Amino acid sequence: MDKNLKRMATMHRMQMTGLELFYRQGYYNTSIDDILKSLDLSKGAFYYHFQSKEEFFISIVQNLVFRKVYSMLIEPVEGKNNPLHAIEVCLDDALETAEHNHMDFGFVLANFMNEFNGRNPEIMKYLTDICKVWEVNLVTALQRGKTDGFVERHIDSEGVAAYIISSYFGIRTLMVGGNRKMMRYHYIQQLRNYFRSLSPVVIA
Amino acid sequence: MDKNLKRMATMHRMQMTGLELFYRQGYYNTSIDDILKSLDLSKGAFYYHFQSKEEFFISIVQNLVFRKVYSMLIEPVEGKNNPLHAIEVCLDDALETAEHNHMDFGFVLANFMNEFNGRNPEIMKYLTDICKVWEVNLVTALQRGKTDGFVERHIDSEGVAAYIISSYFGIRTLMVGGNRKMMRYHYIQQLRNYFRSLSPVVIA
DNA sequence: AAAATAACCGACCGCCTGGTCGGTTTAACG
DNA sequence: CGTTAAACCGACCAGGCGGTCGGTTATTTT
Repeated sequence: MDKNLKRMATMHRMQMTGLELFYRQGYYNTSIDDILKSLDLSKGAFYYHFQSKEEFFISIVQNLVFRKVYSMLIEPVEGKNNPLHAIEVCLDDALETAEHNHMDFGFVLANFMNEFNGRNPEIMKYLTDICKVWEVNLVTALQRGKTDGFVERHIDSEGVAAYIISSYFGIRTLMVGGNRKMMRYHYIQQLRNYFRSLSPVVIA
Repeated sequence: MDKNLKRMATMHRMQMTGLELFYRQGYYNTSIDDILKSLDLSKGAFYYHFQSKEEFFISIVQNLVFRKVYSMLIEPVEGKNNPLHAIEVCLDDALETAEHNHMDFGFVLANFMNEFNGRNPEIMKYLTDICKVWEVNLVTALQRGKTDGFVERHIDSEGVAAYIISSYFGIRTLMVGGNRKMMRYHYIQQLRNYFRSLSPVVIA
């Protein structure tokens, strides 16, 4: 029983460090030895717990990336009244983590999608699936926003959701090579601009 | 004299094939032998013309990527009257190439920025520089649009430019794993939505 | 205490990588 | 022609890669 705990602990440690290095250096550019070195573990330990580098990565995507995307980008929007406002706050929070150069998991996702695109269809599927979950939840929130009077009725929710995700993925790519704080400010400002065009016109 | 021509031709051939493969498989995941194999050339030929893999890549960025970004994303906006409309048409054209799965160079740029971020500062600089040229030209176009009455005067041109580039980078990341044609349509539709919020209010 | 098994070690393998270098082919020129 | 240099060849190298495996240590179980 205690063994099972140790097993879980070690695997989790490996996955955390693995994600950190895969994120920073890329999957193909990070060797298993890199990960093991910063953990003071050996090849034997790795292949005792995981079948291959690929299976290891997939376990990271499902256990860490998916959960984090869900808790950071999906859940915070789910319950709220005004979806546009909730989305704005949520993305601003995510960009705050990004501003301090920590992993924000939306970017982790976008990064990996770029790396595996056309190179590993299986892994790609896991990533696009997460993306789709996010998209579907945005669409749901937007639709509910329509019935609640927070969102203009004739807008195309799928299009808006795709555009929101796009702009977020993109700003994260841009942020890496510039003034992060200013870019975050710019982004939220323009997102608000955009959202204004989706709000019902207030009849004075 | 003829020698010089041959030299240029071979180097260009290498650069074209190199870009194609780096784009499809990633820089770190593409070996020099990969490139040489599809060119029927040898290691000797490669290292006769280029000093290293890195220098080779930089020459590709400067000679091919930069020029193409300029001719496809910057020039088409430069001369036009209505900048918002010109940008829309330009990005739609770029997404058309993307829809048919060809290289659109905005995406090439975003892709490489993701791959080299935090891994190779020197290469990163070349890439962010291209990005900045694009951004500056967008800002210029937007400012001119203000004086010409096509763009609302109090908008933040820098913010808008960043947001446009962001959304474009992002949609290209999303396009790889979905219905390309529909995503292009969605994107342009929402871009137009966004641009409406930047246009001067028409007094009926 | 002994047996069993989970957890881990690290030398080793075959393969591929970026890069080198002595040699060969090709083509311009006197 | 012959000379000369540019263009190209391909065997080779050291190092790193993902992955294997026979062995050792730590922890339960009996």
